[in-house]
Amino acid sequence: MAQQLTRNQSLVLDVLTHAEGPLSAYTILDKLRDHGFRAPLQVYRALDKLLEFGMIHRLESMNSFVACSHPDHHHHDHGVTAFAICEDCGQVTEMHDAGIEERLSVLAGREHFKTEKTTIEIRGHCQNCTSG
Amino acid sequence: MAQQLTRNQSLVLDVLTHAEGPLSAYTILDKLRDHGFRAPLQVYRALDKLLEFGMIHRLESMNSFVACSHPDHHHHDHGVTAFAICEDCGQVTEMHDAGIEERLSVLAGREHFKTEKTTIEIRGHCQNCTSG
DNA sequence: ATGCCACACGTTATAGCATAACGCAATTGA
DNA sequence: TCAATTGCGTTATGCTATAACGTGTGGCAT
Repeated sequence: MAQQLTRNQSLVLDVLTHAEGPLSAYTILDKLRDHGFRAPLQVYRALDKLLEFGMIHRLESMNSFVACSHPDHHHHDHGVTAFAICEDCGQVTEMHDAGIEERLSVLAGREHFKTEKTTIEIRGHCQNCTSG
Repeated sequence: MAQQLTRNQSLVLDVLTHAEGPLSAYTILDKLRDHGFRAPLQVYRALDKLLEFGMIHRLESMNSFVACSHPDHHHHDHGVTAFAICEDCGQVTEMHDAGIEERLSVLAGREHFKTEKTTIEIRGHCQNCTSG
């Protein structure tokens, strides 16, 4: 069941997995120069696949990427994800909630809108950075 | 109460108001060349102000901007907005729902996260483009 | 009036994000 | 074997956004 990754895909996933927070494609590129990466496309192609496999997420509001925090069950099997993004430390928390999905589904249905992909991103300050 | 706009701000808002769907900053720039616009910053500065005034919205998932569909009450007085974006025709529907706000508030609270700004964008297909 | 300040503006340059288009190599499967 | 698919590498290009500088104007306290 576990997706067999190519070398490039593994390298990119590895960088994201070990990162503190979200990374831009170009930051990933820089981190992989020693491994032979030379061009943005090498990163973007790997990112596209990893997104497709559900192993990483794209944060639209900051043009960057994070490893999925639920590495166990891939392949889209978790529904809508909401991200809490701390603007101070950059940390990202992944959240799931059936109530939200339900509510969004109702909203979309009311407009006869067929949902393909839902993005929920909350910018703000995490507990650590608030208390400090 | 109505915000007094500068010439540039008015021009940009006007373009967005009369547009079919969301526009990128550079598309706006092109549409305003005849009015003396020559550089991206002229557009971005106006956009920043209009966002601040709550007169337009930024769609993070497509790096573009739309006029707010509730021109009456500006100044942030409407809460979280969810956008339904049709990938076929580009049309954007603005939706508000107290239930969603409530649910997101609970989620954030659970993580002791202080929310500053919330982005909800649903990509998919609108009624027209689905039926056809 | 003078001087100061805040703000919008215009311009040039640059930084950051993403994809088009080409060709090559390896794999798969009819 | 041959064609189709997929990943890869490279070059070039396009799109999105901001930095940094200077100008002009209007308000306003002195």
